[in-house]
Amino acid sequence: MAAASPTALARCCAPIAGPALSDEEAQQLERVFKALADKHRVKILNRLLSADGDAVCACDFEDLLGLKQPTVSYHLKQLFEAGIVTREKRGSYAYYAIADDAMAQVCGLLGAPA
Amino acid sequence: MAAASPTALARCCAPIAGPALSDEEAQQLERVFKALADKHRVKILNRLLSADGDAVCACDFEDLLGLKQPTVSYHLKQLFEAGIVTREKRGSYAYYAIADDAMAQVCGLLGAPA
DNA sequence: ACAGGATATCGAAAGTTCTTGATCTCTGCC
DNA sequence: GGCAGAGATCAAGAACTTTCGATATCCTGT
Repeated sequence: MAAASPTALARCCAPIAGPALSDEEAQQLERVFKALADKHRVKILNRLLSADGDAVCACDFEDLLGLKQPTVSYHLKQLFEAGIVTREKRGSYAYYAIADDAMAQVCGLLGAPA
Repeated sequence: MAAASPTALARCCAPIAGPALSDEEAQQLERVFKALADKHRVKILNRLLSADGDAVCACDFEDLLGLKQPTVSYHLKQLFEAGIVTREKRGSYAYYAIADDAMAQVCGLLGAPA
């Protein structure tokens, strides 16, 4: 399993509007969009974006999504591994936040001004 | 199966960075990102974006992707139904092009300036 | 050291998406 | 009309994703 650094997205791949993509570049873009392609993960991001940079406790998402704890943990992992969110452990709680400029960086991949 | 008009994306849904999303809004965003979340479809878009607005014949993608004709047709349909590409039939050939501002509109959904 | 709570990971079942051969439809040409 | 070529659709199998109960790990308070 690939660990993601806060800048993972920034360095991750060539933009879709640009020179012809290799198989690996196309696959890397697929990974980023796949991470966004789920209604529960969209809701998680929506919540983190309205927290305006503040971290949100993993436990808060259980109620927001109406899913069990292992499922919430699974979705948070997908976002973390795509480099879209960061994780910070405080005591036994895990806090998640939007990675720096993640949304602008995804825009960059789409080739529009970020 | 939902038919997509050229403006389908524009009207499709609330941005991810904004007020709390309903289930339907989250699901609509999921549909858009799912359409982008495949390496073959990423390559199709890459090709259409470098054609700079010009339409590309469906048959050209068979070689580009190394997939059989029904599979290419399936991926083009996913993009068409998400409102990301347009289709025009000329004689017995089908030509596909990027929908107007599709990439900028997806950026709009991400909440970054389009 | 132990108990209790929070989160992560595993493994199996259910659901979804992708791929392709076969087939159908439509267009253009003789 | 009848044929050939392009593309769409169908149907079935393979591959992948999502969900959740059970279980493991890690932290805190006593």
